[in-house]
Amino acid sequence: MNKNDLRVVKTKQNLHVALTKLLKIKPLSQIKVTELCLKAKINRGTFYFHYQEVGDVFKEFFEEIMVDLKESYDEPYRHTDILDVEHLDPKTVRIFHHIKKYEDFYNIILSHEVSTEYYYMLFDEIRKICIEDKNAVPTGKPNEYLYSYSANAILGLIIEWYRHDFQESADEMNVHLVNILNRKI
Amino acid sequence: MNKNDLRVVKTKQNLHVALTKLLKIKPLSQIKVTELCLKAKINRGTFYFHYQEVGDVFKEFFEEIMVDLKESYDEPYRHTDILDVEHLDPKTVRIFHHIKKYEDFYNIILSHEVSTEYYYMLFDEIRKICIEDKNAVPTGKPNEYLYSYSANAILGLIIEWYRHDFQESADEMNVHLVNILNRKI
DNA sequence: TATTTTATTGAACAATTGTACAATAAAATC
DNA sequence: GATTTTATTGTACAATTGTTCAATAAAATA
Repeated sequence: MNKNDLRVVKTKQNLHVALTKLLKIKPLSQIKVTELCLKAKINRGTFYFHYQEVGDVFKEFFEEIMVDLKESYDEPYRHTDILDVEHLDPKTVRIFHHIKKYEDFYNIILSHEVSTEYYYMLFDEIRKICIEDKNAVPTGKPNEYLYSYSANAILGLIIEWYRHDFQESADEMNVHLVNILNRKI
Repeated sequence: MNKNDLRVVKTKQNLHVALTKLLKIKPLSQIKVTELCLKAKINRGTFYFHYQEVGDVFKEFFEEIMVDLKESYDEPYRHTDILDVEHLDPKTVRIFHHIKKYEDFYNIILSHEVSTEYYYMLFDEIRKICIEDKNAVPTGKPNEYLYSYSANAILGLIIEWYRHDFQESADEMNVHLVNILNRKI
């Protein structure tokens, strides 16, 4: 199976478009393989040639979003006008803007009925950022546990945000984070 | 449907026993309804009268474990011999002993192929503990975000522990937590 | 352009799912 | 113990899943 073969590219593209359309109507867990293939106008056999379940197509999407998250940390940051970032590397707090940008996707990823796989993908990505961005994490000699602690703590904020239907702005979320980090534990 | 009806009790008991047996052979995601009913010697129709999917039976299990977690916080704590708990309420760190006790279950809950539902059940339970146990959380006026931050941070440690195949002892995990909490962020 | 490679198709298949319902058996209630 | 209630069973059914395979069509390569 050659990923660059035009036929493969077309098939995947069709599935991506079809899935996006279906996700606007119904939750991921309710989308059947048959249904997706019908909408994408590809054969069910072709689907099983590339994937195992509908979630795998969604996972491909999410991998692209994870690339965006990663890449967004290489650009200069332009949201420093509101925050007191004295004790905080601005890079850290860009996560919330990214989440807001892909709000629709994170509503799926954080919903109850999906596999934990997506959560772990997000966790690993944020964890990597914590490792690279030393200021995102308490000082002192770091270890595996500290990184997982810090990364998942931020994810805790995101879960709470999700439960508030992402009503707060990304900048307000930054304020929450700064407030928490400025306490002495 | 009367939960106390002996027939119901028997049916559920049979399903519980059957699921426990099957979980020793294969992951939760691979256990079919048909298979479970065959093992439990109950009719498939009966299954669908009580549940929607195999995961629902597992969820019943997990609810019992959540009760144990909750209850364990009402008993006196007996593991204070190793730790310096000067800056830490001993209650907080009892979570790791509970996890170790039900290691087999948490291996399932934290695995990649299951629904996030179980993760959220655990999150909510630890979050409640954080609310009740003020010392588990940084000082200052608390809010929803702080509790979610703290609860999920502890879950971050548990995820890391899970990825280490729970090799560390519960007391060693307590040391990790104390080390992290004693830093100034 | 001709040839080779291979992704896609369509069709068939058994297995599983999810639902429905009347008949039955087991428990609760009197 | 007799009656009522209802959980369970067996059966049937359509829909979906997951797999297989030869035929085909589309792309890559020479």
